[in-house]
Amino acid sequence: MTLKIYNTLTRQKEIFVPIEDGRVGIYVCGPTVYDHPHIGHAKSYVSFDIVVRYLRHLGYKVRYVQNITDVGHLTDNADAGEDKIEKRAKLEKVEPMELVEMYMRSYYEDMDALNNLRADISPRATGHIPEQIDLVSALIDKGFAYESNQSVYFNVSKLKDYGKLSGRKLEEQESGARIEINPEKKHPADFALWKKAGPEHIMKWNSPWGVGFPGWHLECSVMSMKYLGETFDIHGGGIENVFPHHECEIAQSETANERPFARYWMHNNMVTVDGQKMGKSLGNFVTLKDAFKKFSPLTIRFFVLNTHYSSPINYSDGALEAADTGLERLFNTIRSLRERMESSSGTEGLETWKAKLESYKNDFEGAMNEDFNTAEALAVLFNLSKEVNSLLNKEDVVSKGVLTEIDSFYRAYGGNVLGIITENTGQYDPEGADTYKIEDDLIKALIETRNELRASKQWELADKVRDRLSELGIIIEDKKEKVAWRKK
RNA sequence: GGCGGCAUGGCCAAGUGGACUAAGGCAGCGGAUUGCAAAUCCGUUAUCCAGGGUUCGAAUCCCUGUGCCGCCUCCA
Repeated sequence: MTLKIYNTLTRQKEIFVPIEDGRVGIYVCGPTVYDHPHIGHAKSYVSFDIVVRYLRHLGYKVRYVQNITDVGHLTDNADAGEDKIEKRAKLEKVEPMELVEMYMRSYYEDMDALNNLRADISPRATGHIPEQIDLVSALIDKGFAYESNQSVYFNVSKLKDYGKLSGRKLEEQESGARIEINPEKKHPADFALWKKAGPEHIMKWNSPWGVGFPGWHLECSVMSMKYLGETFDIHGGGIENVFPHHECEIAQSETANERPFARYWMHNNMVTVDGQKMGKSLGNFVTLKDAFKKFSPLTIRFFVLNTHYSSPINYSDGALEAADTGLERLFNTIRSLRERMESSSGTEGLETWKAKLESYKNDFEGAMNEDFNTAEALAVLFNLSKEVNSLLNKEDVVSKGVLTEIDSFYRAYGGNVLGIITENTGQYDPEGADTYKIEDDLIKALIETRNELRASKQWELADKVRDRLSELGIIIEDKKEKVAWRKK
């Protein structure tokens, strides 16, 4: 079985072959940290987290680079807007770097909650100004960039294959261009490499062309090449960045190096909210911090994984509630499994189950190998759970060996690869069991009382205890061997 | 105007030429289990937007139509 990846560059699914055997370099466009992350970030970064996790599962040594954009990303228009960071910093009356620090922390907080692994390198644009200046100089030297009024632009007319990623042709762009013609440019599609900074600018640096700041596209070229090499394996990002951002990255990098840039381009699709596109300018974006108030981060992760990364998803309370119930079902199995493990022993039936799990593994990996089909991979987990639940329902003794083997499977595939099952899955309070010690004892006391009522067939009173606990979010389950309880 | 994508059961969503007599989840219905529940299990609910074509064979390829959506301005 081999991994296949849909490559935007070639518009087809290709067998993945890394440049260096056993190693993978991947660069994913990170956030511009001028606001709290929203559910669009969740889809994007969960998707690429899965890519990294699965590549590691396959045994690759992965170097995952995801940048933090902290300068150069303009509002409105790639050449004429305000710097997003500066604009927001002025609004909040803080230093730009203070703002960056604040939202960067917010970003990591939410990504950690979603159980996304941290990137191996998280380079910041402001930390790579000299490298960016060098790249601009190199492009000027090669005759593909020109200085104009202390700004520098890339001359797209000189590049014959400009547009190869997005499938656009320069001639077609001219008629429909909505950008106002910038008189500094030779061609309307030329993009800024370096921008002259006026006196009002806070973030600015000296350069051979005067005081200025880097163009947005520049940082990704520079930082990916610095940490992954001039040609590297995978470049990922949101589909809305195919043009112009990624197209420009390719133009800059390949012109400077005279060799291919990223080999596989992966693009995740967008999130809509109640059927409408979610955009910062539309003001309908849902921050993760708000979403987390209603739904657990793992529910959101599960919701994202239920659809292929290249398909759009629609965020709505109803959809998230459905996802929540579905995930709970999976968790119920893990809970039952782990409870049963505590009281079991022996290794009877282990060989049979090893064979079964081998088959599930093949199904799971088969799904993931087809361009990271997480929806199908999840279906495999649900199928397994059905079989496990049946096993646990039978009165027969199930050996510890079998239960442990199944648990290992969930840890490996539901845990390490998909990141939805954790060490604590199935526990009544994953956050901190000891802080609920008294509550725990009180519940146990109530359950004991209720058991006595049941023994004397006082059903009404027994049910009342159960109903009251249910109202408080404690679910009682009368099982054959014992009475179990959990937090809803 | 240019480029690209999507249309699968009540909802969400895999599948993109032959083991599809179409995964999986949510919701519903019937049953098992239970003192009643909960949890779980079993059964049940589709011929794949419409029309035409290619093929021995199509949800899957081609054409036409309809309807959505994205990009071409910042956005993950």
